[in-house]
Amino acid sequence: MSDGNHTNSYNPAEVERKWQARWDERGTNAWTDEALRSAEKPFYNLMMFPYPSAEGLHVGNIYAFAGADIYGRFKRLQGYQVFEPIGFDAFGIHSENFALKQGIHPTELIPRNVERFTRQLRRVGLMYDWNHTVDTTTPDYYRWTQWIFLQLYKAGLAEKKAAPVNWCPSCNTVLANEQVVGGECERCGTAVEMRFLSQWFFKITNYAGKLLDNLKTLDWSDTTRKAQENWIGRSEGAELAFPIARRKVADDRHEAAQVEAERPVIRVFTTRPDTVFGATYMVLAPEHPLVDRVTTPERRDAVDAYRRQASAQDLVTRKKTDKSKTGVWTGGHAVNPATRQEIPVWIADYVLMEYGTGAIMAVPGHDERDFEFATEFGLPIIRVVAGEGDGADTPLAAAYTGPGRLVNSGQFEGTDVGEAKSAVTEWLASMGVGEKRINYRLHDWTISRQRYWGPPIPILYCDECGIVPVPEDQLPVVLPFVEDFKPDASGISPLARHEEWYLTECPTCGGKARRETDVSDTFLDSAWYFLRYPSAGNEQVPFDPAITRTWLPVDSYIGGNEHAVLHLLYARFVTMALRDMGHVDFEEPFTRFRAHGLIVKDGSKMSKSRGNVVVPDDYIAEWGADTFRTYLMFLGPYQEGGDFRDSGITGPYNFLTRLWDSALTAEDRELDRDVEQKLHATIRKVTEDLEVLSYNTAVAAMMEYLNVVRAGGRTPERGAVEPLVRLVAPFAPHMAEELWERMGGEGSIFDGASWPEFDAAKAVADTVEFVVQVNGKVRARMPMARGIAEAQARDAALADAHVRRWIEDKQVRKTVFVPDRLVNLVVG
RNA sequence: GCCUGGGUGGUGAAAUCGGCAAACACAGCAGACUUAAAAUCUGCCGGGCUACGCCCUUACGGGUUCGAGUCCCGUCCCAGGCACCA
Repeated sequence: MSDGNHTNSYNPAEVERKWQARWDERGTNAWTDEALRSAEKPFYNLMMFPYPSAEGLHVGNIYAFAGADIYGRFKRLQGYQVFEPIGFDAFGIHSENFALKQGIHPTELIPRNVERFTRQLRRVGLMYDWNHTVDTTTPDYYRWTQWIFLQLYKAGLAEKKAAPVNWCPSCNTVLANEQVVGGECERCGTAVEMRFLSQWFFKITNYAGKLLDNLKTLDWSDTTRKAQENWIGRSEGAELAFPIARRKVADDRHEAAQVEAERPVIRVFTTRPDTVFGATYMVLAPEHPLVDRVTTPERRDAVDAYRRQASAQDLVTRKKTDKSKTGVWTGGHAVNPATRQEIPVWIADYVLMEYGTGAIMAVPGHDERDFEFATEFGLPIIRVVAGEGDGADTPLAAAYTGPGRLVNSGQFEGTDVGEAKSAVTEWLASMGVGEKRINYRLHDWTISRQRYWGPPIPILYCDECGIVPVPEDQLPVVLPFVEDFKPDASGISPLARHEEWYLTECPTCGGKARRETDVSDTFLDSAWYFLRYPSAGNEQVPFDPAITRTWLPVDSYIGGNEHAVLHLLYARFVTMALRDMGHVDFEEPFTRFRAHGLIVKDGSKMSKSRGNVVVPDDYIAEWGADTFRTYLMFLGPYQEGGDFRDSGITGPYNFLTRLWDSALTAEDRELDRDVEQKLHATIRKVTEDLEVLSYNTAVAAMMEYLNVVRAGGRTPERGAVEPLVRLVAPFAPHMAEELWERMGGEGSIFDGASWPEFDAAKAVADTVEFVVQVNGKVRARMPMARGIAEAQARDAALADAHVRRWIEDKQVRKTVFVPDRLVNLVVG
């Protein structure tokens, strides 16, 4: 069994066990605080921390982490001092629901999951600094999450207000939009309603402009930038004022104008102020505060009925676009400021309170939704834009939204719509009934969760003093252990059932106070964790100023695009707010962000319910972490992901095994010229590919190189294999360490070795294969000296018998020459 | 409906400042070694034909160009995201 060959054949399990133990013993990847402070070439390599699910690490996690780890190891070999931390995003409804289902308390479940994750992560050979981990559920972390809440509160960026939420009347609880399926509660199937609840909000909209503008300056994946751009949703237009008309229609225009000034106005936002002459009615959201003012006594019952019906709908169904338009007339009118005509005011649920002003001027001639509504209820449709070939009276069979010139529009008759936008706005502004306006679809961030498993919001309510923030020196507000953490019939946080916890003393007046019983959104935990990592363990401050100056912003951040908007936007917002308060000196947290692709199985996302989760442990046990990492990266473009299958894993395994054998059998001798050339070309290719995360082609290049090194069963040169060991190190760190050691290297390859350099002159061959085309078709291939001039190349091509056959006696009218590539002879 | 990506052999894919389509692998086939199998090694591996050569081929239809997988116009399909945002 254990013969003399034992140590010479590749045994991944043995090699990997050895090096994982060594890394821990020697602290190869761990930082001390002093070292963090004095780093000279710091590189902060960040990856999105996982939610430690009970199922353990799945292939998708490993794909994400390995790809980020490879980049970090590459940077380290290039001489950077790389800080690569990991942590656990363990608070939140996901963990809580799972705990509920299992009947295990999260305080018991989460540490168990974290422990399992840690064990699995160590097995993958990731370069983590285990001295600087973060677990969002520990008081020494969420103490500072609460601190962040207080800073935002102090800066006026946190406020409490009523907001619509999905409400299940059977479970008596609030549901996230994702938990509403087809208008019904995902758990019990009851129709979901919309309710207004008082909640804490962060005013992220204050930063909408900066969040959008800064995107241009960031080195981020285009897809991610675009997603944020759409999410923020900037619209340029105007806000216009439509005064509510008196109950009795006034025939004296002059008198009407005087009274208008005292009457309430309906403000609307529009991106088409140019079409104001075509506004034939108005629509308010059913929840609009002016509804009561405009509604006439005769219409009161109808309006109330409609409002009840609208509020009984859940948010998801209400926003469905494919249902037909509904609404009722309030009985009231408003005055179109452009035409001075009175137009009816309706309420309808297609107008949303949360966007713009919650009211619109309806221009059925030139807006598809308004057209549909006007057709349904017989409201007048007027053409105010004429497209190509249209006259002022050309009937409208549908809303016309294309280009054209204004018609039926008073003094703006004939103006081009593009120009009319500002012209009409200026005219209305001069009369005090309009102004330019930029609107964002970004909403303020609801931070309150009526649940148990999160950091308590550090706020007190005092009968005397009102809202009182918990003094910073009283943090953390510890989440109490509560046996029954299930949300109950009251629909408010389970913490609200515990008087002994929430009844307290007001720090300002000493009187009776009540704690906020909601906890904060998990996304707040993850909105600042990257600031904590380098200062993890510090009990004095959330992030050490000197360390933060050295290490932040993050140099490279890699993660899934499912967080393109929420997490990445929240992290940017929190960073901007902290900057404006002077806590950090940078505005953007992540200098470079790359989204990795998603690994799916049989065409769909891996999930427990589908039963298609691929567990990596077995693959690692069978093939080793090095092979598994390399295989995952070889699967396809890292930024595209793909369908997981294991059919090709022998490819990378064979490659690594052959590299192992080559390293152990290599002999000292001069490099062959063609091997040398291929070596330099490979170093160049791999270096360039790793920089842009093109891992699959980097692996292919190394395979190709090894094929050359071993071509025809030749014994490889030591100088040919040794640089390949360094190139492969980011992918297969354990094997690289072992071979580095066996080839006489000192310590860890990641400290002792440097990334191989290439010589551009040596990377190219002396002869190149030229392609000879006749009229653009390939007719011959012939070797020629590198750098050959056009005339010589053409002569050589013309001397070829086969080429001559295609030319015969025809004239060569033109020669196209691409240096070191091809000659194209155009005959005819 | 809108916004992103994407559509290339049996499979994963490679090649986009326009210049040899299918690198690198997997699977398959044939051979060597073996009593046999596994492992390993070697060769073949898009389609067609009148076959040492030629024609066709990158979802489909046009166009620009000496030359198009790559650029332009139009169409279809797939995946993901957003969606009554005024």
